[in-house]
Amino acid sequence: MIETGYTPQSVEGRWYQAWLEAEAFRAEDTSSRPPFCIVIPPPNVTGSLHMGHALNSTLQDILVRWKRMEGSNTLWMPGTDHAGIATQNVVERVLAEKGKNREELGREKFVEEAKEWSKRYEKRILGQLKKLGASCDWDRTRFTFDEGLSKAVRQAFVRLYEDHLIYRGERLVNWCPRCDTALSDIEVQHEEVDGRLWHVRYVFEDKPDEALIVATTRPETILGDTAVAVHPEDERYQGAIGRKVLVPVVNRKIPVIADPFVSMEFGTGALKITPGHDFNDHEIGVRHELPIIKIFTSKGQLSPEFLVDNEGKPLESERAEKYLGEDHYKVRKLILKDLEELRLSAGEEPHRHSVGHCYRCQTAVEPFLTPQWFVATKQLAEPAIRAVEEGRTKIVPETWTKTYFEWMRNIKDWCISRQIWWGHQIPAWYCLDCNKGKWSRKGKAVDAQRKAVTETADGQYIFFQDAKAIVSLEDPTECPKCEAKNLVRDPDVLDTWFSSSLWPFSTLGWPEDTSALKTFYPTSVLVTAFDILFFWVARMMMMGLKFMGEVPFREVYIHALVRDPEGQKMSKSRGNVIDPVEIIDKQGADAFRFTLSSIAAQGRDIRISGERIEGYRHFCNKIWNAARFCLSHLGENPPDREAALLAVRKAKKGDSDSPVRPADHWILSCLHRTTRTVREALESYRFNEASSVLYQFMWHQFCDWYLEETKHRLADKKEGEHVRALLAEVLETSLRLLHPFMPFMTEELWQRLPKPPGGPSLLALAPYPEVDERFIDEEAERPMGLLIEAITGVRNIFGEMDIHPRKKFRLSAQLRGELGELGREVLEKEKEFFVAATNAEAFSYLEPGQAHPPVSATDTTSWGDFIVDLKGLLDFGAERERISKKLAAARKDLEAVQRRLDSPQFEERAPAEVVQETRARRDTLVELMARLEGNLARVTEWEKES
RNA sequence: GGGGCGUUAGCUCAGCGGUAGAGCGCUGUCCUCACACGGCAGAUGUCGCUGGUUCGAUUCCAGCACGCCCCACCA
Repeated sequence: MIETGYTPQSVEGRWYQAWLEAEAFRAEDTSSRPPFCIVIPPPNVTGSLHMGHALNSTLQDILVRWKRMEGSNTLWMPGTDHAGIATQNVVERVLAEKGKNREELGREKFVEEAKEWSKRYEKRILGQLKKLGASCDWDRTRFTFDEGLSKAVRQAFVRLYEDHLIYRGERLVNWCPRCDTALSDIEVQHEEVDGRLWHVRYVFEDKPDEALIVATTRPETILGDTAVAVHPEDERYQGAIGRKVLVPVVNRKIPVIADPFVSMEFGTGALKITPGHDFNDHEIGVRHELPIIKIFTSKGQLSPEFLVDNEGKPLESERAEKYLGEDHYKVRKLILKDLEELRLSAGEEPHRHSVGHCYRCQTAVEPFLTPQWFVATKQLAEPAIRAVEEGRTKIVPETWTKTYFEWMRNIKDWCISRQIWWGHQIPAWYCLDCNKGKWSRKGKAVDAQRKAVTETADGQYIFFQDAKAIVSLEDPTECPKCEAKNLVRDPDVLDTWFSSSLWPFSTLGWPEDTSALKTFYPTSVLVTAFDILFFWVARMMMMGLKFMGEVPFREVYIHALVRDPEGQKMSKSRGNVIDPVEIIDKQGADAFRFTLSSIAAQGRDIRISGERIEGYRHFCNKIWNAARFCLSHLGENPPDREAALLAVRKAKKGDSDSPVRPADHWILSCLHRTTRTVREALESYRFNEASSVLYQFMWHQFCDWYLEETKHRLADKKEGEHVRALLAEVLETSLRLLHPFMPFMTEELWQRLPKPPGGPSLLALAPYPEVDERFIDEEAERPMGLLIEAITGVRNIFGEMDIHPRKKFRLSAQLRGELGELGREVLEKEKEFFVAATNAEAFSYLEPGQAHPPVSATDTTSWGDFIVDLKGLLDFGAERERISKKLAAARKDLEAVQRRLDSPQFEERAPAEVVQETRARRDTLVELMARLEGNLARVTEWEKES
């Protein structure tokens, strides 16, 4: 026997295994069925399933399960991302716990260690997706760092290089001193912080008692200044331009230059120029051919190289020497103190400004001058822009297209090299022989002495931008130019997002020309949150078009970010993390999925609360119990649903022999209307609407009314079979409708239904319900509507007057008009239900004009009066209040309607239909009010008489 | 500086030119044989403000206020 309450724990485990065994999620590489394909946004291997994954995966799974039931050759391609910096950080932390670090482990061993980790954690995150019900084709699972995908990366890199779309150059890039690597521009998160603006005196070389006052937020960079700039039209500084000032502490002689970039309004109007450590300064430096002095090491410590003058000759400064090797925050402190002592500080003020932080470790990033690899994006972006303009890829909701265009049209070259170990090592080699005598860079002074390939103290090589790289598909064994075997591979690895950008085709077998590619590329839709629109979506567009000549996906559905109930980002430090795995264990995957679907429509972020999930757990229980009710009546043999449906369609008015009742027409109309809405909603990614109509239908139409209506019919010999068939029809169809949203419970219940032989063995493989328009019929729904109106009205009398619902009473109906005639038919056909639902002891009709039984309560509906005779036990005051309330509501409505009708141009300009409706409504309200007033008067009269 | 989003019932949010909706919460009542994870009934909104378009605006347009986000990054 089926349990009285739904316990997800005892159901969910079973079915996932059954689906796997039946290979229900398998997609065919070649098939005559229409393809449908989604590639999963690969979660980071090190990650644990969080709310974002849960939402993202649920939405994908709903689409995929729906399409699979529709009969498409459906592929949901799973996999994980090796997540370069993030994983390296985690693995390093683990090593640190064991008292080790990556340097002592060495590159090869470290990478092996990280691979181990990835393997272990991949299982965890994929296992969690399975718990959620994700119906991926697991046999195809890929990893951005697996052999095949590494091949794709290599191919892509080489081809882009050969097409001059990848180049190497020494640029000022964003650098994370903690991760010790370059970052791309979008990996830097800018945040406003409260800082200070220090004013510092730069004395003139020729007149030490005069000084330029410069404002800076980063006094430590003073050590790298190679000029001071003022605006060319700034009257205050006309005499200064061309003269020299001394950099405080180190006394480097630097020129005062004029550049229009400088704002005369900000600070003192004099800007110190540190071309080695600031993006704007760097540009000015290039414009004026200033020397570039790097004062920090890659780890943010003061480097010994900074003690040079503008000609590159060594400088001496005792004060500055003591900063050597110090972290730049420490240097700031020290230099501020020294400025004070040297009487070179000229005040400070609070200053709010934005500072870039590493998106992986939140450390403040530094602009850092290093040789790096870049993708030239302008050319790649162009077709990606066009594809969206032309609608070859559609972004939903559309508002994001603007953001996409905005970014794509202003795209900057993409720094793809990272100075870490975990990732695809760049396939570039340098011939030590060829590059031996070569000098690097045109640069001035400081840099002029540098070799193109420089060996560092610890035996590593630095390859500057003039070093000639050998880039090839196969690892070269000798230099193609000089045939020397003295080759060294570039130590850098590629940005993780480089491999992710190939995901939609690399996972399908590219660069091989596979049948999977032919079948599934372009994929159908990409489902993702907006936070990786630039990181991932935009880049997949560029790479897909470049290598496949076609967009990677026809549609992009962008959903919101998940927040906690207070709208805060969920984070461990805030302690507000709702763990999806915990929810699944406690509330069940189905309730959780339904919750996510129901809130999916919200704008930029969605909040999730425990109460909401609990509400949908109750919904699961409701369905469970409705099914329990049906099952208890259904027995072993499948009823003849086709016959019952035919009977409903063929039912004729006045055929008293027919088992068909108004409720049957009504529920089938509702069912098919719901089906239609769900399908339309899914087509346009309106998940919340689909959930909402399913909820309304199951609970408030099927359970509240139809199940109740069938109760008295099931025992009937003549009707029982018909009703059972319809219950089976509606329940089974509902389960299929609901399956993509709550796969586990629906499968469990579906399996328990008596099934005709020869059908699918799993609900997951059953067809999705079709809309049969013949059943959607407002006319056929109306009779049940009248009945519901009457029942609710009568119940209202009891509810409002605080009469115990078990109180015996006689009920009579006084019908009127055309609707009354229709209503009378319904009442006749649904008499037992009407009586049971209102709890009346006896029911009879009053002829028109016949007096109401004295001292009774009346509910006036659109089609007649329903009179509750409590044999005089009426609370006059309560009844008057009840009627007055309705009267007031009707009056308010009437006023609004009348106002509209009174406005002079309404009849002239409004559509005839609207005018007619409005008039009809006025008439109805007028009549209703008259009757209510009549009821009121009657009560008053009775009160007087009593 | 540029761009975007939001402002609707106590809370969280749907709706978006023609009678204001849901869930949760709340009030009353009922352990009626599927479900108390339930039934029944009920209360609650100048749909942020000001103008405009329209016969009609919560819905479209403009401005304003408040809140939020993204991008650019004047030291």
